Amino acid sequence: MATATTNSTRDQLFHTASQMFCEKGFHATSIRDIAERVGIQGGSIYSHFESKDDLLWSIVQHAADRFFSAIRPVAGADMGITQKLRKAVITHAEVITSDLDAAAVYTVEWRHLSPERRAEVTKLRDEYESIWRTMVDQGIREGYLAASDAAGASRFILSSLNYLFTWFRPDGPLTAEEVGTLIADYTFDGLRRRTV
Amino acid sequence: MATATTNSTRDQLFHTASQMFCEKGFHATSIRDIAERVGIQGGSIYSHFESKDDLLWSIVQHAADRFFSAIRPVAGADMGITQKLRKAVITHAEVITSDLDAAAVYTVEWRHLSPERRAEVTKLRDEYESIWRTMVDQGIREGYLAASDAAGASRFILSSLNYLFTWFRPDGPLTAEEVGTLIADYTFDGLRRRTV
DNA sequence: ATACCATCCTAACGAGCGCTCGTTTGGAGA
DNA sequence: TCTCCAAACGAGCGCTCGTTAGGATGGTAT
Repeated sequence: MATATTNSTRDQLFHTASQMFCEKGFHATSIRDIAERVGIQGGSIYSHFESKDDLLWSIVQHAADRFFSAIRPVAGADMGITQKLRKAVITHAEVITSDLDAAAVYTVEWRHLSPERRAEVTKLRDEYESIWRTMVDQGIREGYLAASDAAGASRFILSSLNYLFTWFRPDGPLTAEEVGTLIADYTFDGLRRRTV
Repeated sequence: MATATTNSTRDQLFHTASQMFCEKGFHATSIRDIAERVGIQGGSIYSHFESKDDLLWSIVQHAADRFFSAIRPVAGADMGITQKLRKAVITHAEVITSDLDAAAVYTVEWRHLSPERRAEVTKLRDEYESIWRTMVDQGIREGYLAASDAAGASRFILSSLNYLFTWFRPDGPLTAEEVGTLIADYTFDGLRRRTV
């Protein structure tokens, strides 16, 4: 109660749009589709969002926020780079798995935003990647990582993580932390058997 | 010359559509957009393709074909699993990098096909992944790979490969083979320094 | 009781969509 | 020269899109 109006129509619209943009894509989902699923008329959406672009934008912004506020404490933590990198991978996996729809929209549908906002997202992604580059750089300098190219290595780490939303299911056999740990193992130790 | 009618209008439409579907997405690209870029009227497209869905379908089919006919000889080759897996990674990377637009459409836009064709693509992807699973399985049985879950390991391999189209540029510093070799190194040896 | 405001409705707008159709065009074969 | 046909034109069909306008409704604060 009190100030927060959770499960308000706006929240329902936000959540439903996230779901449908993930499921069918932004342009294949109409304003009326979303409204119908929430139980109101198409035009009524405009009491809550200024435009369809605004609706997508608020979803993308919220998703970006979640990634940043999850990774920043890890990147800034006072811990060994070995554990920090593992922790970062698990954290990223947890953000994705805790809201697959949002992750999918953030990864795939963001490019249908208005040109200005698309540029803004590009900037955010660069910023996020540079946080990873800094960590990887430290790993290289301290001799923990063998890679020489921090940017390439960061991309490699993020690629398997960002693939997660295509196959991970919350009702599957793995928890978010298990899946994060598995990816961390694969990423840092490789698939090949160590002892030869 | 002779029989082949390359650079025919149909080929131009195919190529241009592939480009624009990659660039803006299927639903954000109109029939008239494509036609204009080729230099004909919107209606004229229907002299070459039955529908917009048909156009997308032919692009997706062609892309799938390229993956299959590239990987099958490798999977069936008489060579050690160590080299076979490396060769397979490089091959997949070459297919992607040799036509980034097609790879992007095949990876991202296929889901906007008609339901029947979407199901067909799902089947193809499963089939393709099972080729990889068979190779990975062999790698596990022969003790080359440490992983215990062939499906998960296959997904891990393909995830960094399928991320390629988002950042690889043919005019960049790396060739297709170099990038394939790099990904193979990362994937099988891991980012961590081996000797501790 | 009254005023207010957010929310939702119905109805409609203009634009653009995929696609069709009757027609024109221009080159190849007889 | 005449015939044929694929390819392209250009108008326009039916429809859906995102968005807007004006009015009803119902709860809250005065």
